Amino acid sequence: MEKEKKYTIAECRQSLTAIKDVMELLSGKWKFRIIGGLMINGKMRFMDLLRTVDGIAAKMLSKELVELEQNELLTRTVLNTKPITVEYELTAHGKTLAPLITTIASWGISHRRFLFRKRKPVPQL
Amino acid sequence: MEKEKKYTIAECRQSLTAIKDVMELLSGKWKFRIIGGLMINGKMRFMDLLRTVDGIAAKMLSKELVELEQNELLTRTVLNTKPITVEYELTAHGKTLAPLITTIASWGISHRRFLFRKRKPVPQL
DNA sequence: CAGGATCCTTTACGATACTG
DNA sequence: CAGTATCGTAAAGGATCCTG
Repeated sequence: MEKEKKYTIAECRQSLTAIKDVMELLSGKWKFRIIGGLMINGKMRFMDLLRTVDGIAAKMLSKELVELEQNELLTRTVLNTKPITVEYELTAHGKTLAPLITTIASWGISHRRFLFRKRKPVPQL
Repeated sequence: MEKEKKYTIAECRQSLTAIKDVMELLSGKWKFRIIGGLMINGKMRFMDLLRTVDGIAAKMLSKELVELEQNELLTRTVLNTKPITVEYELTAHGKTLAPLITTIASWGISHRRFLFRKRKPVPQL
């Protein structure tokens, strides 16, 4: 009874573009780590992020934060302290990434198990 | 009534590793295009892929296919034809990527709409 | 046809030093 | 503290040519 779902050319192209958008925005070594940190901890200052996302250099963190802010995934707030401090926080839109992250993580977990069962070498934790 | 979901350190680390795995496997310019093509068309020969995934060079296609095969997302079958032909097809495991792809694509679509509503410049289709 | 070899360009990322 | 500037390396990707 089930009809196989078919896709129009337009739908395919739209999806491919959307995937490309997401990849350009979120791929690289740090984006998910930054977003993940903010999801768990809420508001964080630059230094907090620098410590939490370990291994990242200030220059990279700064660059990544700008990109994320331009895409309105997070807000940047400069506080009136003696040496200034800046707080970063996910926007409501940024929080909509949660299901995406969950989906990716759970496929990744099952993929790792899959390779393990096949006795394939798997990158270290 | 709802309790907020909490995560242990171990769960976080596992998720981060899983996301890193997925990104290493699927990021780059071509992987999703290749997998998408195979999802829609089923079995495809090297040349079919070269034409479908437009813009890709033979060298890149070849390299990407090897990686995907090593991860058992697809199978490679050499046929007994005069000039040999090779067929690629998603494995059952490869097909489990479908929900992941759908999730990414739909977040991407709504993100693009979000930026558009805000009158932010958006990359061309 | 499928794909490897070679060479080249571009982008991502890292280390260190510096400034308001 | 929150960055920027400068410089350097490594990895991704592209173009072209070659072969069983």
